[in-house]
Amino acid sequence: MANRKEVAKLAGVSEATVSRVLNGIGPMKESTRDRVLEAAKRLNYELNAVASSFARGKSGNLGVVLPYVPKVHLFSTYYYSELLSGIGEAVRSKGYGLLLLFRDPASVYDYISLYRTQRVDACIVLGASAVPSEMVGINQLAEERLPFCVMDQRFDNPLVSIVAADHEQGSYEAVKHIINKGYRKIGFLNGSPQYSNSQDRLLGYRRALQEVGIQLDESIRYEGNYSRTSGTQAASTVYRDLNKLDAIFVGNDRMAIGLMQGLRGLGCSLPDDLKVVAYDDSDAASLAEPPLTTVKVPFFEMGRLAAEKLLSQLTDKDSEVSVINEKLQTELIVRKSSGN
Amino acid sequence: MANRKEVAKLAGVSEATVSRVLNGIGPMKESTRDRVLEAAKRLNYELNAVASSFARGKSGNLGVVLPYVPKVHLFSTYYYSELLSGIGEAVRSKGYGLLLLFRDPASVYDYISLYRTQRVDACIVLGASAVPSEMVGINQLAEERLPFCVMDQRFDNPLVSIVAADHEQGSYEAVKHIINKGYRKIGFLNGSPQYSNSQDRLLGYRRALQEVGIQLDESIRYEGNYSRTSGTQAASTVYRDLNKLDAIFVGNDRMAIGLMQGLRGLGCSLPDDLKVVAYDDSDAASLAEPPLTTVKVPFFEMGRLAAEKLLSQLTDKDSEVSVINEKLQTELIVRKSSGN
DNA sequence: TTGTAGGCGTTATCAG
DNA sequence: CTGATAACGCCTACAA
Repeated sequence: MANRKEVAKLAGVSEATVSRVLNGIGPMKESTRDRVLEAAKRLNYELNAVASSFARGKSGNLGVVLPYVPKVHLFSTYYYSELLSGIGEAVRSKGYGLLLLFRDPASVYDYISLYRTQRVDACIVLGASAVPSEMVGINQLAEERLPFCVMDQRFDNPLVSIVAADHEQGSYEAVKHIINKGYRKIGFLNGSPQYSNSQDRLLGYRRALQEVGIQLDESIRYEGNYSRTSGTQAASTVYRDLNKLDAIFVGNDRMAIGLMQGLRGLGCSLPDDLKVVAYDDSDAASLAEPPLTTVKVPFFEMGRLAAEKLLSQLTDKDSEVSVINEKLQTELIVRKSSGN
Repeated sequence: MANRKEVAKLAGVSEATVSRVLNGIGPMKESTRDRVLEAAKRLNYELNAVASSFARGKSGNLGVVLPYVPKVHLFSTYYYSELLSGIGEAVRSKGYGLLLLFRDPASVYDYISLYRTQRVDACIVLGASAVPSEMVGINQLAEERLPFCVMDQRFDNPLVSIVAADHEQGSYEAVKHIINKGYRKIGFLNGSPQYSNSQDRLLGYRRALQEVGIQLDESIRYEGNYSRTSGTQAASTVYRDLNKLDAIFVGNDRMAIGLMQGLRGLGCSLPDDLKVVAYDDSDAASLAEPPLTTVKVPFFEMGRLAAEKLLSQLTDKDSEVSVINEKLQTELIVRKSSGN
């Protein structure tokens, strides 16, 4: 592999000039630039990214940290897939690298080390939740004022940057939709409470009911963990409570699909016996039988926005490392599962 | 950020010793090692990955190159999700970094540049197909004898490393399954022909039919592009040919689902009017109505295997950069769509 | 078992 | 506009 010195010699300039040309820095005579570029092409020379990073003291990478659980193929979920695509879009357009990192959700992840070892210049944390081990890691990051952003998960710490969707409002609208169709007995199958968005969904659910004076009924609140299996497992309980239910709001599409499959297995006819409104508008939503009325979340946009904000902070000289706090809107997609 | 020099001073050793301790290289007195580790901890020191890479002349990254098409969120497909998860598993266990790279399928991607700029030490190419622009890129890579591997796509060039699944056999078994149920009029909705696995499916389809003496009928061969939409579009044609069909073999789950939705929209009752066997066993397969009989492909394993093989070549001193050529087996998963 | 010292390919600062 | 020349932090023979 040719290096800068050889190019300089061939072009008859100094090494510094070669660097200037290839980095497009400073004013330079057209003729010398052409000579350098030509020499570089002849020698098949390109800047060595590692050496550049080293000299600059920056890796040029945006880290994307995601929970890793053996046997659970997380990418397969719509949530991660879309977020990652959005981040990829931003990273690509800004000329950064996208480094994928896996963490064990059960232990404290040493985010700081990523920066100390200079593997990343900034990072985005996906799938974080409010369990103690994770909070420790995130808070450390915040205290150090390092450039990072958590996706769709609130933390008490005001120093924690976040890009999220407005799940309180999204849930409110979902439940309101059912109410507007004339149903009053509305259950709720929520996901794991350690996710702030689960809590937000509960708030939205409550607000919608209270607004029209429907008494909250704790006995028709169910809990799963956002997996399809957990939805299926909830089916028997929901089936038992069917006389108390006109409809049910479910925290995500996967659980809703599992629930519907379970109920159908128990002899239910959907949506006749129970109206269902889900959440995410993943690919599976329109595949489901009946197709799901669901809340569309702009995951792709969220990922892109987070990445763009972070990388801007890194690039712009003026912009300080300030806390990011964005909340995007959701949209209700009406299909058959909520009745016609 | 503390650096090696400070640690060396605090520990009262030379910088070289600090490196040795942190890299676990060579014999050393326990006491000096302890002293160094203690000093490192006190100063919050960790090896600078960029500097290490620079000194070693290697990035320590495995690149994963995938096609990038604006507005098409590729990760959302089961295929990419699983492969990436598998690769992640291997990379993680080998201590490498996983760099995600996006290429424009329409133009020649300069893989060589990835190595020249030292952004990656090896790479895995996902979603490649036999269109001229892509072949040029892949062949360049091969000529240079660079460590890389193409996923699930054959090229004529014997220097191209590949990890694939045996789609010829998978398809054979799928079609055989239908035949064994007593059906003879078996159509085939295949995906785009520029993928070698499409060709392989056709081979398997033919072999199964020929083996039992069923005449090949070109008029019941259909083509889509592996998208759900293309399956839906094929529905009208298939519907028209329904009298010529007992069953249909479909190149992937997404097309099969689109096809079934389209047929149902035209008034078909499935699987009564048409038996369907699909391919991939993606998440959607069991969600479909009726649930899909489909060929399970070990994408996760394929990704892991490719990454492990490549990284081993990089690590092991003895193993030369040799051509990888692996073919994993598929498995038929029987559900309702093929009848009972 | 440990220290010494050269080198890795840039960037960036300072002259000129 | 261009050339010299220190860093940058670590790895690795080679020497001791």
